[in-house]
Amino acid sequence: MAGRRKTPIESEIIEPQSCTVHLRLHILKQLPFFKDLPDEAISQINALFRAEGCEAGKFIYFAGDPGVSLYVVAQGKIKLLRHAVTGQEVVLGILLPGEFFGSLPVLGEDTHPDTAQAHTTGCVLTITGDDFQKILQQYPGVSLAMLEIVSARLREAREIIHQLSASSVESRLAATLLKLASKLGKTQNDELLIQLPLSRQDLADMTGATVETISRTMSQFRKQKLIDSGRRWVAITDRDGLKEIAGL
Amino acid sequence: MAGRRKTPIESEIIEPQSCTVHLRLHILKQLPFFKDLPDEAISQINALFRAEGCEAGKFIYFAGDPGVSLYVVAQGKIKLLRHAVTGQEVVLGILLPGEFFGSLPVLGEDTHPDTAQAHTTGCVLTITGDDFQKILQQYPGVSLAMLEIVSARLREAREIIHQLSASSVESRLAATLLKLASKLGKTQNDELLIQLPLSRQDLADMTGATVETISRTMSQFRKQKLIDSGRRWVAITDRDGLKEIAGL
DNA sequence: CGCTGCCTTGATCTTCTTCAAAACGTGTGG
DNA sequence: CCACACGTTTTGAAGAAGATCAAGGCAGCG
Repeated sequence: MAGRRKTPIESEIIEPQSCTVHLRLHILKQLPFFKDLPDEAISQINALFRAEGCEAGKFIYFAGDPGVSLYVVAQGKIKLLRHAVTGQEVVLGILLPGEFFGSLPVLGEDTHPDTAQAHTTGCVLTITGDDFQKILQQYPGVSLAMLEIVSARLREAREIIHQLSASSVESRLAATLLKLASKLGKTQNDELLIQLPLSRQDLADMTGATVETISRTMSQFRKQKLIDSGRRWVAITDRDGLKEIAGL
Repeated sequence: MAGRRKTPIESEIIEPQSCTVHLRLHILKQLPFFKDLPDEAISQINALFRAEGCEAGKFIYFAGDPGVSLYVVAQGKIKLLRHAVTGQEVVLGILLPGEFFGSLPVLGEDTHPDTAQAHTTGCVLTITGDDFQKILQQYPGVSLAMLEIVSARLREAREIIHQLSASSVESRLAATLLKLASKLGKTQNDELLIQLPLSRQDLADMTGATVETISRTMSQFRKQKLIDSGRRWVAITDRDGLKEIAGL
């Protein structure tokens, strides 16, 4: 039977500084924008990156900070967000190992447009704007790969704009859960568990609603047997049902 | 005194097919991603583009259409939008001459994620995905320039997400008007006129509100002497006042 | 004129927020 | 192992913002 249980999320045990050289190479090699480069290029590029451990909750940078670095997630999950004047937070995305964030003078940015926070304990790799510029000049394919990724993110952002403009909290929450599940869901006895500690507050910040409204909607979803959830975790039990509510 | 007057917008008189070779070269040359290329490269690239005239209201493509072309606005204004299941529309942006839109297999897209419509009569230039791919390979600087532009659009989109999640219709409308004014505003006896026929419906679609709410808010702004407006036009009279409402 | 499409305004209803309080889970220290 | 404390979640009731429904007004155009 379904129903609230203890948290089923397997927490990654990580010592903040555990970014071994081996892991770094592995991460860099499989980055979408480096994956076509030969091994020796990767090692050369690796030397330009600096590792930085970060505990859950740590802010990596704040919106408005002068931004001259690019970051790559090596371990853990990073949350991109913006603060509103009201103190409210808006979550713009959650990044997994292998994804990049930050900003670059190359991209016409001189300060970070949003805040980055470690959502779970992990480790990020940093490169300076100047060094990255060198890579771009040396390997033209890299900028094309980045273009692809940024385009995908733009499409994603527009999808969210569409939802925020035209859908109810109910649909938005359903869509958000489905998106999270497809990104970091793990099948676990008939359910699709979202492998990420996720509070109601987080979901509220992702959907542009309040904690209370999210809690109510989640309770309703639970009654409808669409999801299963507890303290800081969610699992999807009826994917099609949620899709229906999300508006396909 | 201020107050409603006849439409002060100067309509561009354009014969749909008036895209002369001279104009095409001029447009292409000043495109942000071609501007560093030598003249002979531009003429060579020009040969790959096809011109297409479009009357106001004409749909250039619909969301979901298989997308294998990139477009560049030569004359007029193009509106990017999405339809909601409810029939509601969401405007994602308005593009001026020199801006590009559409999608490309290169960018990981195989169907258009949104609809493009001529907002005023104008002319667009088209290039096939394959041909554009050739340009990218031949001139690596182009993909870097495109990366810059797409990054800027992503930032813009995230800004809108932030607003939709955390601000009232009042702030959103103020911010939208300011953005439009900075993009296509013209100073005209003490006012900043937005050079674009703009209905209440358009503004509603841009801010995620209804026509009625926009109309009410505009009336309020007019009473507060922040703007001046009439049938399908708007001018800003108190920029700082609007900025205040937009939340700086 | 009188039509057609855009804009405005009012009244009512729905959705979501806000405020408030209670219940539950988890980790901690006895 | 238990009990307590804290942060998270839940639920209720009241209120506000905006949507919806419904009329009427005004500009531009044949």
